[in-house]
Amino acid sequence: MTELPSDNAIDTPTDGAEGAGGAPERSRHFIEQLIDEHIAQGRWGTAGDPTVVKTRFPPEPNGFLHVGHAKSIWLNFSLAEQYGGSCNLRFDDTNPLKEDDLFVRSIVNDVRWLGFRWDGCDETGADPLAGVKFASDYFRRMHDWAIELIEKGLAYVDEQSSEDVRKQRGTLTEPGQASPFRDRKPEESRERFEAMVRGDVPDGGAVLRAKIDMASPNMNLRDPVMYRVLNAPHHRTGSDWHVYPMYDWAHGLEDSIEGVTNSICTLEFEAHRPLYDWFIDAINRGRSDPEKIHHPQQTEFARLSLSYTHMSKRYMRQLVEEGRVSGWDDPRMVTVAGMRRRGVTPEALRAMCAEGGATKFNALVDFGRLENAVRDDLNKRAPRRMCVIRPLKVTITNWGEYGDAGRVEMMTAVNNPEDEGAGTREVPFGGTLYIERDDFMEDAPKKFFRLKPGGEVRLRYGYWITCHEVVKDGAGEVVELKCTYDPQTKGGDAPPADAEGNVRKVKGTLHWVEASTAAPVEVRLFDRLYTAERPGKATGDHLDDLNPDSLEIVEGALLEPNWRTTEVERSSGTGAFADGIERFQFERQGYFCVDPDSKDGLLVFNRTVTLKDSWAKAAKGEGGR
RNA sequence: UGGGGUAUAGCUUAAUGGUAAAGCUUUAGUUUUUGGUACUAAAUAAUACAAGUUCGAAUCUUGUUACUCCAGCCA
Repeated sequence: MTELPSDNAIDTPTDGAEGAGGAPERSRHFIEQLIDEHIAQGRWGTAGDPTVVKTRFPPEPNGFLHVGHAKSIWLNFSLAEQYGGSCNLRFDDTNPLKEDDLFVRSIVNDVRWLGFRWDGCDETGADPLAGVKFASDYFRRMHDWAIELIEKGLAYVDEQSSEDVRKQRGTLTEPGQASPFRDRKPEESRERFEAMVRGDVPDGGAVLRAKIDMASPNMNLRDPVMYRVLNAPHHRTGSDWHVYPMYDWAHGLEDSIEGVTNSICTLEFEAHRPLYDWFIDAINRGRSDPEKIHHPQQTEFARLSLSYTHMSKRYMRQLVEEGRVSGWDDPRMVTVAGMRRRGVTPEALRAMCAEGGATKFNALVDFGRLENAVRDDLNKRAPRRMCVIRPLKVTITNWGEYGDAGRVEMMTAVNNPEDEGAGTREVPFGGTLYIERDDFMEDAPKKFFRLKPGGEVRLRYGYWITCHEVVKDGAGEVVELKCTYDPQTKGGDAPPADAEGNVRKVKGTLHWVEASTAAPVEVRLFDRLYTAERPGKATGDHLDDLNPDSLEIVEGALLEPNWRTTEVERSSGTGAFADGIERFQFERQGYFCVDPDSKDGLLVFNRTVTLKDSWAKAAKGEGGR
């Protein structure tokens, strides 16, 4: 399984730790409490000192970022921000065989999109790599320290095959055995190591190992490999090196070099901590205090797991390679790229991360939390529009009685009820309309508030209409509704009271579009990729739990004209998305965004998430009715 | 079966020897031109188990159980 580095940090000022009055609004998670202690002790400096918290997000550039990484990113960056420190973005590029420059670009882009700025980052984004650190920048220093360890008799070159090394490692219950090369002279190891570095040793011909304890109950301490021979070019250092450091040797040193105070990582590295401590201590052995290198404090937290998804790189790759999804940025994928294309906002992602905080408990967070976070954010900021996804024709039979039968009247619609400043827009209404197929039932249950034969509903911002006739095709399918409208209900307002003072009421309000002006669009409706909370748990194969209905493409949807986000909306904050993605709430249906597949002739909208739908829930409870 | 880690309500998280709390979920209601949002209320429900220390234990100790990570020249 691939790694998942540490993660995120705090976050928005609104959920910050303390108000001016002093009382904390939220409890502090264990890493914050730990840092509080460090500050109280003056461990890395005094409060307010920028060195007091230094973190880093250390991905390997060998794949795409996903929600799990987002959590790590949030943790690291928010901690730095909260304490006035800083956070590095550093690539752990110690394995040239698996890494690629392509991934560093996408990762840099994703971190920026999430809204975080690393130490030395170019605010404008003109130089995307500004301030970005690479483990490979430190290869020379690591090499020199390795030589030191060899000379101190703390490391040796082992020239056995990897199979022999594995056999000697022992098992979980049996100690390992010493390599025949373990006690060779430092000069000899040094000579062999230099040969490895020069490229005089074939791949797999030798490794440099730390001399620790072959009998340790902690497998990581049984003389771990520090360097292996890889006669391969590196995406940054070219052919400079023929040996590359192992993660365990390199990682702690990178943190040390960068002055990282809190090396935040996931739980599985807990058993590696003694090794990282050993390496630093080994380098510092025999050095005077001022010569000693910095010793970071590693702290482990539980990675984020979301139900109905899987964070495994292997599984994701399989989905992509087998064509189960359209790519790494398929909107159903929980990659950062996928979620972005789905329409998820970085603000929602950050809010979800902050909600859970940091713990050591391996929790399974409900996928609904992500959906809630998205609804929460988009409810406040998404401009409203009307889009009929599965159209049913409605003819207003008395439209001609109150004016030209071919006329179109402009109705005023509110752009965002949560944001008065977002203003209004004009939506055309006419004698031929479309409503949602699901909003009509010929044989409706009592609690169905929408349109039924003889029933009256409000068309939002339009008029009230009453259904008088249902037109069916040869197959018995409803193809058209003949309705009348009440000209006294313009804008959707209730008609004046009658002579006795009774006001007519209507329970249902529907969205609609006018036939001659509506824009045909393609709508992609996404559902969860898997049907099981823990995909693959039951059968061992995640493909068994794939949701066959995770994508539905609807081609004949109809969107109101002039749907583009307006300047008035943007300046009020509604529809002002920093990433430039156009997002909307299609009234009564959900949040949608424009997909990059859109062309001039064909607009494509992705459904990010539905609105909560208590009717659907109730109807389902009644067995489909 | 060696070592490390974790365990509080359906889910996620608080409580740091002194009344087990909150959010989400659920249910009911109010408002509403989105069966959305907001607001109100209710509900039920938890310290994995067992001992010990203590006036008092979710918290400290010991044991047990369950889950999880570790035997790459991956990260």
